[in-house]
Amino acid sequence: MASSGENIFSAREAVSGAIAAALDKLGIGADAGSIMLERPNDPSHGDLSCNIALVTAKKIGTNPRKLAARLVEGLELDEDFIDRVEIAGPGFINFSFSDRYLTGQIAAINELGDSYGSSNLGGGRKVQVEFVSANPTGPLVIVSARAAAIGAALVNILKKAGYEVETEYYLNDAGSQVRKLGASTMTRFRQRIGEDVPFPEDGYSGEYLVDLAAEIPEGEGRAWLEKGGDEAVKAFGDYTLDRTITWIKGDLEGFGVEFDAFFRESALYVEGGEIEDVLALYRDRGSVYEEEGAVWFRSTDYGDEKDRVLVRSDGTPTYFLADAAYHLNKFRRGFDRVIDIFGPDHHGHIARLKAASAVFGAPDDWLTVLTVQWVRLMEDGRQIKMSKRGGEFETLADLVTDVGADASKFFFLMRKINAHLDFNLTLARKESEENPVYYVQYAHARICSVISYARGEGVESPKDSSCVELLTEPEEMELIRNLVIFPQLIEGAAESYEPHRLSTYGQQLAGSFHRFYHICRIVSGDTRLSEARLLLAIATKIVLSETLRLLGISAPERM
RNA sequence: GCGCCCGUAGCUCAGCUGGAUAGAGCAGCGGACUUCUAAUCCGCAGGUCACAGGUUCGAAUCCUGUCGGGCGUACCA
Repeated sequence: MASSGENIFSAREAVSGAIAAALDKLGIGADAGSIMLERPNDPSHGDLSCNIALVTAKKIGTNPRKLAARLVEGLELDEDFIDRVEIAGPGFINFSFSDRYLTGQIAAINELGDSYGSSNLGGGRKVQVEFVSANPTGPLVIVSARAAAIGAALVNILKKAGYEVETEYYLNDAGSQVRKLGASTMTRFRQRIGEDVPFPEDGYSGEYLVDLAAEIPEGEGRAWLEKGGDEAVKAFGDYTLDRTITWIKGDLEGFGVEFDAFFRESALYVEGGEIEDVLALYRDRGSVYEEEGAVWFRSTDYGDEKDRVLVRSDGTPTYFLADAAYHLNKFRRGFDRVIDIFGPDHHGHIARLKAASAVFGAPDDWLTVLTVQWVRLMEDGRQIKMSKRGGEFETLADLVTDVGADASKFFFLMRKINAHLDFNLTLARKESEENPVYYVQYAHARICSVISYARGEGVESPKDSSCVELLTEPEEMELIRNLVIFPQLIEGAAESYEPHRLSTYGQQLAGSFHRFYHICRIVSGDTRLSEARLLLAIATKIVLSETLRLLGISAPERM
């Protein structure tokens, strides 16, 4: 019987193959891609639905139902897989999996274990996912938490789908924002030692800099001040960066999100670094020109709406130049594909970044930019303003303390990334027990509990899995159907970069398990039936814990 | 002004790349534990998919326009 990953798909492939053959018999040349098999919403419409008759009928001058009838007549299907074929509605051809096929998948899943759902869709291609990348000017805030949850889940999914993935955090440790940060800390330090100095108008006014300045050994701080001017600002800036980067790493660790690499913007500015290279390369390609003393990039040649400045008239490089250089660096590292996850305030960069990449020869689909939309934090019905400069914000660390990493991750991953999100803190705190994440985790804990109970009662997984034929209840079949769609779900989530599909699925799967558990007693006097249900529970545990793992959420054994 | 994203139940959101009668959770109402975890299950109620056209066998989904919200539109980062 089914024992490898391929066999999980074989029913589906068998059906599309049979349809293609039947079309061929009728002399209708249909390209393979036009045969679509969908999973109907309504279970009475079977497990797979084909609309090919609807699509092609007009082309060959007949009506869809007639064409469907002729197609079905010519279908040769393996009855081990499909036991019912029906023409329905305007001309859909609906296929139902046989119970034998479905129950057979339980053994296949148990044999594959954690690798169930893995595929070779990616073919080992190298993908880099860059995310969070918030400026190191303070603790991470909520929108970064959302990006972290999404990025980490996407990475897990891509790996599962056969991509080789590296994660990276881009640290903007150069440029004027860092100067401001240094100046802000310096001012806080001077205020601390009793100097009456005004705080810079565009400085970072958050309390955390006061605290940070308080921790600077006084002698050291005074020594930095004596350097004077830019040197002093730089000394305070370096100190502050060191601390904020440590915070950021700690926050991410507390959230359970790891990065393979932290790439420092300052590394681009070294002698022989990509800043120089990208300018030279663009000059070679004739993509730059000088105007009013500044160096411009002709990004309009590549579809951007206006040209962009690379080097200001005062000779300093722009943020965009650094970004272009950074992407040249990524390109040279040999990634087949690069995914940047941006915050909502950076979506204007997409066109110019694509332009920048095109010049150094990156294919159109090399760079994908995903935009994570804002999170509005609501508390007691009012929106909390979030601004590092304004100083009032909810940090990622606060969120972890308030509602926990698992719950907040699940919350973020329930939504499409490009939709705005209202995070109701009051509700999340007060009703964290109502959070859907517990529903999914509880199903897992329940399974663990019942498995150990079964063992205590002497029910073990049988060597021979033929007992699964005893599974016939609707709740059993519904649960198996949900297990069977898992591999396809992974591929869909990987192709569309939509990790939220897994959280929806997790709820659906947990729901079908809870219903099964409620209706079907697992450990009963009927040993063979108990064994069969135990096998089903184990298969569910595998898929559920894998789903949670991909989402970056723990799968507790007891709750 | 121009560009991108969004508008689905009272609230927060799904809707599998154009399919059949648009689904969950929360909130509301009513039921189910002397038996494997009640953080569970079952039922009821809740909708002009912002609005108007268009494309076609078929539209919440694609196109155009309007309205509403967010973001961007720097020789800031």
